[in-house]
Amino acid sequence: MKEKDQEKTTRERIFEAAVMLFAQKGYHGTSMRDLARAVGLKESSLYNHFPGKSSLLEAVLAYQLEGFQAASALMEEMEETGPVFNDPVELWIAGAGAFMEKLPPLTETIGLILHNEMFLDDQCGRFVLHELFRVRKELTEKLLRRMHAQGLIRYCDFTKTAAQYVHMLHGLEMENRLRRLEGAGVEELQARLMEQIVHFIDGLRNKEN
Amino acid sequence: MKEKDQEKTTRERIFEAAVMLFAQKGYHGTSMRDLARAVGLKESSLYNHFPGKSSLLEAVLAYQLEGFQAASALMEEMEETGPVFNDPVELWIAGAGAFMEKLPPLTETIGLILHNEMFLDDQCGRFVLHELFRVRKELTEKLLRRMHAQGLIRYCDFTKTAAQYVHMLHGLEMENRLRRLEGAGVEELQARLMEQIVHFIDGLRNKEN
DNA sequence: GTCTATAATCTGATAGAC
DNA sequence: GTCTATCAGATTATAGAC
Repeated sequence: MKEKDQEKTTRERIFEAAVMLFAQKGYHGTSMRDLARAVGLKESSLYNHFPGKSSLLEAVLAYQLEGFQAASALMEEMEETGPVFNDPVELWIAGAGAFMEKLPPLTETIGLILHNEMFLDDQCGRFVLHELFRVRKELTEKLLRRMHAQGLIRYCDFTKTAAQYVHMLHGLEMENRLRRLEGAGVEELQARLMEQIVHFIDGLRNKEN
Repeated sequence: MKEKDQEKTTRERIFEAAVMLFAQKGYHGTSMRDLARAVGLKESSLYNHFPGKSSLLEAVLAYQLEGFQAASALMEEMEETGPVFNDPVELWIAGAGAFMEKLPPLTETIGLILHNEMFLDDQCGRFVLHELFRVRKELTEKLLRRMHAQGLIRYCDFTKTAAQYVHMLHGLEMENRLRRLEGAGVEELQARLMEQIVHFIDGLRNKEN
């Protein structure tokens, strides 16, 4: 159903332009006039596709939620059929990479919008707290427990260690986004991300191996 | 010079109200009208104390910068005269607590403003990147090295471990701020913060002790 | 320093022709 | 669905009386 539909609908073009503008100038800093100019339409035409400005933000949130849930579902599916690792770092890197590849294209940009809006918009705040903290910590803890059961990592407080990992990832993501705005290269930032993840998992390695 | 000056100046009242409003509704979401109403003045009177809205944000940044630098200076001073610890966790908790106590009263609220604005305002972005990431990582790394030299913690990659700690702290702070907006108690969040810090430092402990 | 009055612009949103 | 025209209200900021 995506083969013959090469061109984007007007609604999609408006949505994508809104995502870019919200990420760049903030939700409050973006006017319907800005958006109309970016899409190449008149302001009034936007209202044929979205009932108002706030509905655009809701659509952005819905997109992100769907993306995360679809990626998570694919991960669970793959978990049973995927390869078996006997090294914790290799396992982790492969899993994290697979998950990120499954996320929709606008996910990273919308992540920036959520960061900007999480303390100003209730819905954004709840989304970040639930999807980006609670759910991720639970998944991480489950994975750590399984790795320990397989003898890949040593024993530790898995709940606190999972929290530590998720918090570190958020802090690192924050710094990398700031560095990107200051002109840092994407591959350099990706390398830093990997380095820190490896350092974390490596610290949990079972020394008896 | 602070004894006889009990009452706040109008400029200070405007500044503090701006801090509260910027943190609550965002910089773009706060109008000079909102601010005037909060202070109990007419809009035009605000311009007798600040030349414009943007200068208020600049004043907020200056306040935060001065607060951090003053607290850092006091810490360095205390470092030589302070008590000696033979437990890494005790040392760390005492140091972190002492630093936080030295920060000015509005620091935490301004931290929220910076979080909201760091990707929208260049100056805010540079402030966070430098003061809250680079400087903190350097200080943390220095402290880790000293603790290792004293035999309190085991050897590790101090640069990466310092980065891991600072990133974790930022992620945890983010989650705690969200939880506070959702109604969580301050003492509960403070306990969670301490728990995670202790878990981190405890993991670095020298096992031979 | 504070006020009233006002300027000039921008805001999200609607009505109605085509 | 897109356009022109328009609205009512909000926005930052200034001028000038007191």
